[in-house]
Amino acid sequence: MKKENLSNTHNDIKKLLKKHNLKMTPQRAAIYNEIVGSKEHPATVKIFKKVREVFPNISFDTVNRTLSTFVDIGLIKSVEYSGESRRFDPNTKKHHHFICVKCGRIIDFESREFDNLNIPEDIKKRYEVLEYKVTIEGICDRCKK
Amino acid sequence: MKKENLSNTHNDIKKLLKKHNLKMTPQRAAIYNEIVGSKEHPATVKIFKKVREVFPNISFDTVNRTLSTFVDIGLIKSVEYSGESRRFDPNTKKHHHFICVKCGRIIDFESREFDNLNIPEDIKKRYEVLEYKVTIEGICDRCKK
DNA sequence: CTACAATTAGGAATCATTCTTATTTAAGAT
DNA sequence: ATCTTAAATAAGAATGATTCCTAATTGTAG
Ligand SMILES: [Mn+2]
Ligand SMILES: [Mn+2]
Ligand SMILES: [Zn+2]
Ligand SMILES: [Zn+2]
Repeated sequence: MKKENLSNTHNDIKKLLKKHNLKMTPQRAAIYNEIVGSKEHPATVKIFKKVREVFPNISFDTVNRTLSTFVDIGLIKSVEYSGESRRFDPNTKKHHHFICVKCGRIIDFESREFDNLNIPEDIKKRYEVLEYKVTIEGICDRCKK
Repeated sequence: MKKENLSNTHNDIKKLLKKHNLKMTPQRAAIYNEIVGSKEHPATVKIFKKVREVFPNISFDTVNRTLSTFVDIGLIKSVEYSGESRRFDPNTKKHHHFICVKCGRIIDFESREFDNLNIPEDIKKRYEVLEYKVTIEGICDRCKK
């Protein structure tokens, strides 16, 4: 196994940070490592607890602020769902969400159709469209019992 | 002008409350009157301030709890957008939202196409779908300067 | 009118997020 | 390797939204 394989993600994030005049720090690396593989769209507190296992002194603020920074530079995304804490998504490719109204689980799904909707003309004319997504609400398999 | 016209909304909400074994109260009527015509998807605090002009002693808790009750019985809807306070929508007909990422304005729009999307088969198979909507993010006319 | 259960006001508590400040650190320059 | 300096961090306070608690009030059935 080559050395590069072990430091790939580290170099990737470092490059992106540099592009935005931000420094690479061990805290940022640890936070990135924690979220990059996750599929559950974790909230800050969840990431905080995990990172604490490696960095016993890291503060909640640092984790939360770092996640906001990552969103700002496009490394991750923030998932919209009101009434709860912010949740984060390492998957920045276009995709859509099924949200369980019982347990709050957020599940990714893909759809060619949904990826290519025709934004209404009057919306495109009046506003600047950045992105769009389809959100399905319902009850997940686990909660259906 | 007939008497029924003046008490129509009052009777409507009373009927719906009764169906859910809830009592009609002056506070609930005032809160309903405040949100029913609004197009701005107001947050609790906005509704609270308005209702206070009529009911100087009403508590924030009552307004907030009542709005939750209204959502529960389907009188209004809660609008999803994380990182901010809950916002409410008196429009329960199927429609979609444009959200301005700069000022947080939430704007309704209609689309026959968006109202009739084909939910992916594997989603329908695995989960119980209750509803779905398209959310467009972008920059509104005001914020474009 | 009376009794009972639901609803409310007010304040405390909780939870997420942001701010403040002193200290530490990353990274470019020597 | 050391110095320099702006950026980043830890810790705790502050803020904001929401929920909880409890005693008092109110709506409605009988
Ligand atoms: Mn996702
Ligand atoms: Mn709406
Ligand atoms: Zn579920
Ligand atoms: Zn705007």
